Amino acid sequence: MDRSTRPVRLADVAKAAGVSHGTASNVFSHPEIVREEVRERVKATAEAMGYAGPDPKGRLLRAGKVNAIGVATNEPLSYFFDDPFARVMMASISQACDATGAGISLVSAANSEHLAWNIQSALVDGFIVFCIEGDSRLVELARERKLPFVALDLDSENQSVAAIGVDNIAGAGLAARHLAEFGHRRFAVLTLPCAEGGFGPITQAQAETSLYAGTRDRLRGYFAELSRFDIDVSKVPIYETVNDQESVWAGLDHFFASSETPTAILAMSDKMALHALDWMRQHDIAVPGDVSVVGFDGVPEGATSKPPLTTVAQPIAEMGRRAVKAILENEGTSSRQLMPVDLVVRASSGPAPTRS
Amino acid sequence: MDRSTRPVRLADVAKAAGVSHGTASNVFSHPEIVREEVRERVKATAEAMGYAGPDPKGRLLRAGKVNAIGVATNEPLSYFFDDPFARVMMASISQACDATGAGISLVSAANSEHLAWNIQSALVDGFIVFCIEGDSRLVELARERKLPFVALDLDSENQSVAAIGVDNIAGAGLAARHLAEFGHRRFAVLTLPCAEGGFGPITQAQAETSLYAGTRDRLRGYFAELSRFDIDVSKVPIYETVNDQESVWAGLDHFFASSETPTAILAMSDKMALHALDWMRQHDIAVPGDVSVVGFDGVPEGATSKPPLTTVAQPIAEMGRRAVKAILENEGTSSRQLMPVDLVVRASSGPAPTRS
DNA sequence: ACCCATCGTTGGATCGATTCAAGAATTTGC
DNA sequence: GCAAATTCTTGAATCGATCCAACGATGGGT
Repeated sequence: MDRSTRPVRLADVAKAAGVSHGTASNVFSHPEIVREEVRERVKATAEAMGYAGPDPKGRLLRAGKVNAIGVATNEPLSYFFDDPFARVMMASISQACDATGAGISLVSAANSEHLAWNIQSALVDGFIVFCIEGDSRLVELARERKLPFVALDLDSENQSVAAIGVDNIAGAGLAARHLAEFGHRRFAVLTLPCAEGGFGPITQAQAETSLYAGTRDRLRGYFAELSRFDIDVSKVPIYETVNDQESVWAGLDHFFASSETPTAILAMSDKMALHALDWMRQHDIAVPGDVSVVGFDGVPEGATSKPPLTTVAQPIAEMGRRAVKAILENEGTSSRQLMPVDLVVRASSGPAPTRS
Repeated sequence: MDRSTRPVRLADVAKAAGVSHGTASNVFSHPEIVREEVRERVKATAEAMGYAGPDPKGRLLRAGKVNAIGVATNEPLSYFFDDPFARVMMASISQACDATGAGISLVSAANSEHLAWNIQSALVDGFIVFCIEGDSRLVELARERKLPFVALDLDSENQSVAAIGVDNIAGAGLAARHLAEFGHRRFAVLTLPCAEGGFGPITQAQAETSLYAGTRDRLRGYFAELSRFDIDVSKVPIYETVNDQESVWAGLDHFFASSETPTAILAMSDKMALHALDWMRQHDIAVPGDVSVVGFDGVPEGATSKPPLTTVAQPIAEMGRRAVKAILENEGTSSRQLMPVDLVVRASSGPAPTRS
């Protein structure tokens, strides 16, 4: 109907109803202090004029609090709904938000120029930053907003930013020890990204220079433990993936093309491990009969996969809860929290096959 | 460091740098029109004072556009990350948002009082409303904001609101016909919620008075088609669920406790159908040998379940894309769009067993 | 009849930025 | 050397609400 005409403002309603804007405001925000007769008149006028209620844009400026927390990532937005780890984390974050009535704003952008703008103009009270691929630019941007923020899974060396992470070295150690104790001696490692972009086989030295400390620490954890079992880690093949099916399968093609095929696969995420299980099934390799696979994260899909996945479980729910708490309560925790991890033994790992 | 002191404002920076706030504003928003020398001085001052950049709260009021679309639901926020249908829909919505650089705000609340407030104060340019449980109060609230909005899957009778939905009657008909043509004659129906709260066996008459037209239409679609095969639909047991495992399993317990056990299950969502498959496996009932199951939605999990699920697929990705487009482009589409559905035949349906 | 509470209402100040017409400073043209 | 063109800068107005100190009515008590 009344298109092209700009929306009705509270002041318009006030004028039409013959009261001051102060009183009109009270009708909506503190109805109990306005005399009933006036209240009804103003409400009726508002209704008649098609007033949409106090505009949050205006309210916001005065109130100062948005009542929403931002969750930011470098990945496309759909990462939050596609990636198993992100999904579980988001579910726990959203439960915590529900409990306090806070909303969630998803912030991201395909290209990094958009990213900057999106972070700078996000209407939120604080940020939870997903640093799965550890780009420090994202952290930098979020920090410049000078709002409370927490990084999840951040490079463990940047001690100055608030972060909630897990003990990657210890966790990786648990996985490696578990397999070594089963008698495995021929290992192969599927890593998370080390550098921008590509994937392919890399050397230990290359992995050590990884941009992402999470990747680096997990590798160190694996190798430290394997060394303890007198395994020559310099011979363990490492394949860098981008945490998707294509690169994982390429990695396995690579491992199993060599003459000394591995009997144990260490995967740095459950997502990779689950893709690996698919690959094994397609290639008629028995798990854990021929090859054992251990993941990392502890996503629920691992419990129902074929076979169920042995993995290093992060306390994802607890991490999400703490992140939200940190944003909502604090005004700038700068501490780092390292959460413990748990080895969850299921059916994807077993004794090493007797050498044939 | 400088805690307890309120944040630096643009005006503070301007004063400190000895320029007007107008110029200071230009330094950040239109750097190219400010002389370089001045620009650098202001930037340096801002940096030194710990200015966090123009506060979006202020900018917003003037600009008018938030650049984010709100997605609202009655369910808890974690619904977006837990429910398979919602996940796929959100993934496609987020892709569309990514493409235009818009953000996503998730709006919800446990109790309905919070819901009202959250909708009223959400900082968004428009709403996409998930009406899975078709509560019209949610639609009402969203509409009162007088922002562009689109309902997904809304009751098909409320012609006045913009909505994107599927042809539930035709879709349900496809599922029913598929099973009837396989020779099935003993059917049972698992419905989505019909009323607030509970679950349990209901009559056709009760289902007809369902609060939710989606539920009603699917049932009508089933029954219309079954009648065409001379099946006495008044004898077909109907069990109302709340779309979770517990209620689905209770429904199956109920169906299979009777003397005339069904050979074909019509489930109004894939989620229910997948829970049904689990139940069958646990009770050693062969699918599709003893019982056939057909779902509704077409979520990806159906393709990899055991056995893969025959279902009525909605064009979820396309629906998400259109919803976003409607919000971002239009200033109030009030048309309804009915999308076509597709029967996807997989291995959970087969010929009716010969009567034993 | 007067004073004091109480209750409602008013209008101005404020939140933090952007925008724009007008003016000042500088450069260019003739 | 003066007018015109150009480039920056300024300060006021605006966006849409909330908050608060002050003020004007009422009603009750003595």
